[in-house]
Amino acid sequence: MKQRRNTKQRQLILDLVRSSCDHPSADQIYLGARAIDDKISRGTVYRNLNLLVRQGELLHVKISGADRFDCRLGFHHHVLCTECGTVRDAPLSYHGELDPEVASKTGYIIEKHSAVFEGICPDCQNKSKHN
Amino acid sequence: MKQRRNTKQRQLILDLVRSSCDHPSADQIYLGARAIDDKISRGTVYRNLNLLVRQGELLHVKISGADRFDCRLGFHHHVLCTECGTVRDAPLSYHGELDPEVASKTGYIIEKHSAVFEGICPDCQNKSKHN
DNA sequence: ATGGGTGCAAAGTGTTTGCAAGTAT
DNA sequence: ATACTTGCAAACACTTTGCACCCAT
Repeated sequence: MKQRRNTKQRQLILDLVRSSCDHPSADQIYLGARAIDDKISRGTVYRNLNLLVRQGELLHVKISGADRFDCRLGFHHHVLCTECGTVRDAPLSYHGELDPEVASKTGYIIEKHSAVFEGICPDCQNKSKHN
Repeated sequence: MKQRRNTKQRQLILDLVRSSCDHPSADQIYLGARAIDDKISRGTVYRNLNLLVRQGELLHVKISGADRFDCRLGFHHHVLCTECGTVRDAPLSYHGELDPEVASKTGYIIEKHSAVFEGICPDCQNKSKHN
């Protein structure tokens, strides 16, 4: 069983994800961390993000290209703005009954599902009006 | 307005995706194409897949890492086996009423949503029994 | 002191692109 | 003949990894 240490880098990364509500990509977290600790390396950021996900302290969200990270645990869905690429949580409850439904129809053991809504956020709607 | 030509490469790629039911990744399509035309290049495969998606002849499915392509048009959901990575269509209807619901709650203009169910397929369940 | 963690840079994936030559129209 | 397409290789974007040094325990 591996020990886990508290390094300031790891704490910094966790704090950054927890304080951002926009599901940052690994690179955005790296840049944010870099602004505070100008020695921290990309390798450390990626390693720690993966570690924190494995330990259940963060959620890994795969949406449109780069991996993103989410401090909100538990099942929930996301809304992606196809214009600016930002991601926010969807104000919907989790329809857990769909999991056994799909399981019985397919023979799979279903663990969970996740939905991504795609559209244009209010900001981008305003921007395109002014063009 | 760009013309579109019928090249044998493009036709081959389209045929391959249409004849595969497992949502192949670009690289799987490349390998399949390569087995038939041993001169075709990765660049051509990627270019044509993107073109065919832009023209609405294929669907782009972003699941777990690599981009995948789907010849089934129209909104539908997917089931991913987290063990072997295969993807199949989910036997569920599209709940279109969720789109305006999310739209009114968030102010986004929602175009669509897509759900991915994660679990273990029957094949992989059997394999793990025998270990 | 010990072994997990870090910074760095190199190596891996998966995808896109510039260019000269090829080909469908 | 024209200009869209191809094959090739180099370039990209994102992520992982090997290694020597460092530091939390």
